[in-house]
Amino acid sequence: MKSDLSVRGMRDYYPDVYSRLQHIINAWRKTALCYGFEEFEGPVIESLDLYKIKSGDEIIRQLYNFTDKGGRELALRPELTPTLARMIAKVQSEAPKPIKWFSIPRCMRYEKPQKGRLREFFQFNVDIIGEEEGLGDVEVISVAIDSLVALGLTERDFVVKINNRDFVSEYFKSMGVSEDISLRLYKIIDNARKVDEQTTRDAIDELNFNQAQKKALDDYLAIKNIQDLKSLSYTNDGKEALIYIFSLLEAAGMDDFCSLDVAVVRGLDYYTGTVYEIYDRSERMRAICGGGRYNHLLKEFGGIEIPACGFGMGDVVLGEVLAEKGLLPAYSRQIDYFLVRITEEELGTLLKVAHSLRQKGFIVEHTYRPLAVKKQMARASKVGANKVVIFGADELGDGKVTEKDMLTGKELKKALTDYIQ
RNA sequence: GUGAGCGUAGUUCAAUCGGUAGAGCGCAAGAUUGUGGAUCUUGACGUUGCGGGUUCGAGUCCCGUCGCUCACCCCA
Repeated sequence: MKSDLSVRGMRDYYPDVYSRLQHIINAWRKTALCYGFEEFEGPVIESLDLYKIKSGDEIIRQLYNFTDKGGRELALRPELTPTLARMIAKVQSEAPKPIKWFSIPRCMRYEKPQKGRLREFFQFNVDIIGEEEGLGDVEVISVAIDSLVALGLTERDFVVKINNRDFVSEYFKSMGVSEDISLRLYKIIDNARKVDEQTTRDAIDELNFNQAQKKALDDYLAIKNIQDLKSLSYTNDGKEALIYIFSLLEAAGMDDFCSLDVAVVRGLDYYTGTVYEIYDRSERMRAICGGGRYNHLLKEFGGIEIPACGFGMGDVVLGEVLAEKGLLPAYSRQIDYFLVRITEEELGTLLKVAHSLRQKGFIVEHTYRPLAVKKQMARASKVGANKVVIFGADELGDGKVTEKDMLTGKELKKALTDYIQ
């Protein structure tokens, strides 16, 4: 192998790979648009400070940053939310609420590449700004669901696991658990799906809960569905919100895709209400999508408190899920007409027909060099041409050409004027 | 950032106890000259990721390095 100048973790989208990416992106865009979301885009490069606001200095280890020729500290965007927040801050006072925006940014993260995680990826972002918890959250979740359905997935393939941050934090607080211990508990609960039961049990034991706290935790973990939640004697605003959200999901016909999962707790640092993650039912992969409500986040960027919710869905895990289920379309070129000439005498006529057909919107190709007819036919076959039109002196003398259907192999004579009008 | 496995033609892979590299696919040319997908024939392409060491001799063993993959950390 010769020297490879490609950059680590960056992706080369060869035509077949790119067509599969486009397949995913098209489904995302189409779905968001039909819910009335407006598409926007931001810069690929942002100031490094923008990312420090939310995450502090340690974020630098996980993103691409550099100093430009003017001495500015910059970063390649690792996500879109800070950009969205920055842009919203400038227009939020005059923009009619709610603001419904979506974007499909190309993002970069300085991480060690592994399954489901690359340094470069596309992420479908859908957000509603200026609307309190309720139907907006359900609509955003519906966009996520419908975009997956548009790609051929069904309720048997994936599940939206929903929880509520307020419900969890208030519940733990009522157990008499400190904020500190709560954070450790979140991690343990989140990790539970990856490790065996005993490991989880041991980790919980280390927290030294008293009998009442253990009971409360067991009760919490025993909540497996919305019915369990409803019958729970304990209540708080988060619980009521969850019940309300599920009633709306049912009304919208989305409930088959959704389930309450009290183990969905990670990424809770800035979420304030409804939170969710979408998983392949096999659960053998990372989350396909994650999102929720973040009512205080925009204040950190723009200084004004404004409620918001949204999700991010990457192309990497989703692409793996679709590939595993055979839902990515096989790649093939689509050529409507491949024009073949017997000799260079017919080249002029061929070019005129080519142009005319292209004006009508057909995809037309021909060889550049005057190859043997056999070679031209082989080429037509290889590029997947539906029809071949042969330009030869014999037929052209009568103002005709031969059109061959490459699937059936049948040929028929057609008038030149059928192509040029 | 930590750990494990793997790096052989464009690609997928093979090469016994260390004995100086091979196949399929693909690509190119051809099988009497206005017709493709099949078959057949022929051909091109490798300093075995890179550097060093052990050895008479290394694709094979050892060290380093880079890269890929997977897991951990992290996941905005």
